[in-house]
Amino acid sequence: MSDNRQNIINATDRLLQTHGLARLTTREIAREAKVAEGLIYHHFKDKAELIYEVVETRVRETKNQMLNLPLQVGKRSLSENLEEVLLSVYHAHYEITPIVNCIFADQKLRVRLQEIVKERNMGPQYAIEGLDVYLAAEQRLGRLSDAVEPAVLAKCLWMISIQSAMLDRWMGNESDETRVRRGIHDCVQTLMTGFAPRPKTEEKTEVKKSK
Amino acid sequence: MSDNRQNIINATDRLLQTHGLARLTTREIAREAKVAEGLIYHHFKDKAELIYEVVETRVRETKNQMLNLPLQVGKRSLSENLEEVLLSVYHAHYEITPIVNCIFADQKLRVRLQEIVKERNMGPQYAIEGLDVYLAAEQRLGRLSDAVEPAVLAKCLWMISIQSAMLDRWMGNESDETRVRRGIHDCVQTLMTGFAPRPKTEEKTEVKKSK
Amino acid sequence: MSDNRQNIINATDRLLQTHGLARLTTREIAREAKVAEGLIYHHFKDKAELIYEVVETRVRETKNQMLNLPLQVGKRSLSENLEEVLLSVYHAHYEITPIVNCIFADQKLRVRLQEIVKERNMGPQYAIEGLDVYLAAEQRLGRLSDAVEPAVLAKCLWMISIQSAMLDRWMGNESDETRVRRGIHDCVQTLMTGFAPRPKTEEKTEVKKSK
Amino acid sequence: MSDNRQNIINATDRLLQTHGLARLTTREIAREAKVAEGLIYHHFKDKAELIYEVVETRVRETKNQMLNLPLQVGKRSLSENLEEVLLSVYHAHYEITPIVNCIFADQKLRVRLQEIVKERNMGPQYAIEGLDVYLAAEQRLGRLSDAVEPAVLAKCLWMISIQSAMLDRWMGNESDETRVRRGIHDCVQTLMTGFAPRPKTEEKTEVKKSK
DNA sequence: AATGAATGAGCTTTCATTCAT
DNA sequence: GATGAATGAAAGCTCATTCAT
Repeated sequence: MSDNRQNIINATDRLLQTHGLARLTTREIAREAKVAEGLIYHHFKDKAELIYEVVETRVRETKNQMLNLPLQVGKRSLSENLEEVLLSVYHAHYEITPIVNCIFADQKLRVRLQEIVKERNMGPQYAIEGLDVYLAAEQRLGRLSDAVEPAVLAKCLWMISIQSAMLDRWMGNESDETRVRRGIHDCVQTLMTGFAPRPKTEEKTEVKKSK
Repeated sequence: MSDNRQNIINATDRLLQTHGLARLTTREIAREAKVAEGLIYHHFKDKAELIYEVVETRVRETKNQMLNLPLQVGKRSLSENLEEVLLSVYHAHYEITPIVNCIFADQKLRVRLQEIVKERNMGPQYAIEGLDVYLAAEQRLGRLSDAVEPAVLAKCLWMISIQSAMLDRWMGNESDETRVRRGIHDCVQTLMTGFAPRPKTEEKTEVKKSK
Repeated sequence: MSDNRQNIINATDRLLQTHGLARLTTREIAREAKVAEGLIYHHFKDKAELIYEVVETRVRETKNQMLNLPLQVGKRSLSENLEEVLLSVYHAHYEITPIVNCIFADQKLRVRLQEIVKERNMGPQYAIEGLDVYLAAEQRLGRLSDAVEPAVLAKCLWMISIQSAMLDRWMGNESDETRVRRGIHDCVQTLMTGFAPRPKTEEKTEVKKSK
Repeated sequence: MSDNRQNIINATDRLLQTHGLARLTTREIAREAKVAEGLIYHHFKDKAELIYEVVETRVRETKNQMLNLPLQVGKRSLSENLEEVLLSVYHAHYEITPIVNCIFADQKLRVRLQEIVKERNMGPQYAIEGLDVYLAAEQRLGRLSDAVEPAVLAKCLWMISIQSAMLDRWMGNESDETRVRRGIHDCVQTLMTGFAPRPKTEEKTEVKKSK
């Protein structure tokens, strides 16, 4: 009666989070899911397909989160929105990071999954695009400086969020809500103002836009 | 003659870069180093120790690279210096990324290396610190806005660089010099100016500094 | 409706012909027969029993074919008749050869089937006997040399036919009608005359009959 | 010190003879050879390569036997020589038959081995050719009827020998020396004389040579 | 009668590690 | 120091068989 297919996916996800790919054996998965080892191969062609399914599930959730970003346009302040959005990105990647790292460590698995990702058109761009669209909208509303390229800014912010998540994972830091929120807040505030030297006098700061 | 030890370390490094941890077998290492499989166990207690040695070597090199960053203070323009520094960070981590990913994929290996990294104070902070010191110096010279916290800015820039490197690795992009340089240039220019809405009139933009 | 039993037997036969015993899984059989895997175990005690059923069916058919061989006695020339008969033997065994090989590959299966074959008197003798009876009849009609032992000749001819079939299977040759027919024709003609040195003079060739 | 490579080959040969391919597991091979299972993969790339080696060894022996056939030309009587030769063929194939059958039962293994056999040019023709050459030589000496085609006769005799061996294997008959020798003797004597009807009177037997 | 999810033993293969030389 | 044959534990995967529905 219990949906063992989902059961196995969840068990695999849990094990990837806690023990990494190196210790992810079919035997362990079966034990964690409380099913027979052979059942895995009833539901999935091989271990790689199972792992893909886990990633796909995770990514789908994250993707949906990202696609909802533009809905917030114009509400609240720009930095409030941004911080919320980046926090979302952070959390999504805090979850997904161990799996991504694991896949990257196995050349063979990586190549195979890259193919699947390519054919299903599911790269990491989705997140950046979501941000990009949101920022462009805010720019049209005059809530974002006309001087910035939304695409470049989106990429910077996204990278900071995802790297924060990876760093916390790497350092073994718990994903403490207030600490993370403050970190993101600091980044946003700092970048918002820019770091070009503030003129002591009236003269305007001169910045050439890159081609 | 007996630089077979270094021989093995180099071979392992090469294999980690190209094939990842998953296919890193002692047999493969021995073949790559052109020595007998058993010799590995004369020079290293076990495979983990060998891998640690490889990582340690790499990280030490990268660390030294990072510590020399502040030497450029005051010369040329701020953004020229920053772009050069960030390019260094990018390249260093482009090299080290596959190894870092591999370590992260194996919980057991990761825990062991984390301890070593912690006790020898070899975390990623060193790089940020290098940047931090450099930025603070520039700030004292008045070439960097007083409004920013050097530490926060350093972290942001570092994260962007390292994440770019990882992304290129993940996407299978070659580390093309001009493309990378342009990417970093765009980021620096964008962040330098900030993205707070530009006042159409004279009034100053008001930004509260985070506590 | 419920000729699913025969359905499964036929599917198994087809798979044995094309893929051999090694890849003959119950899952494959079920797919080929378009029934559920479990249904096999409603109709047969186990896989061995199913295989036995397939072999039994095949062998019975072949046996019946062979028993009708002597019907041709006296009509047409001896060699014409023989060639026709041997062609029949060839075709029958071309079909049955893969299955026979498969059985022979599994000692356990072989022993079990040997017993059944023995008790039902279904060995390969029947075919030889059919030939034997036919040859004896021809001998009585004076169309076959008195010097030969029909049983020995029957065995020789039968062996040549069956071995030709096995060889064609082994070599991956299609059972091309004209090629096969010519091969058998050549054999018959050659053996018919014998290979004892032809006396240049009148004296008779002296051949001692074996005890 | 003991040559474990040959050890494993011999063990595999023994198991193929007694239990067939179906029960030929690496575990069993290791136990029979009294070595660890992993050692098999130190000496052979996979199980198929091991099996090929077994066959190759067997075939090499048989091949050498066959190539020595023509040395007997002219010595003793034709039928004595032939019987000896065919006995040799019989014994060689009595040994090799179980393995050949086993290979034939596994489509995948068969295809792979056929490729190897083809590229090394080691088909079963060698045996027929050996016989063919021998018979042609005897024909030139006038010890074999001019009326026969050596190639056809060679094939017939070879097929009878090999099929006798397979039949004895199939029937579970021990390879009893005197019984086998008598069987071959009977065949040779029978075929030597031919089975064309013997003329009661003086008239010559008329046999058309096949085109 | 019919299904197909579920089982678990056992298969081939990999690989870190040991050890006699 | 150096070799590579040998080990054995465990990996991914297959498959005949069972069983609730």
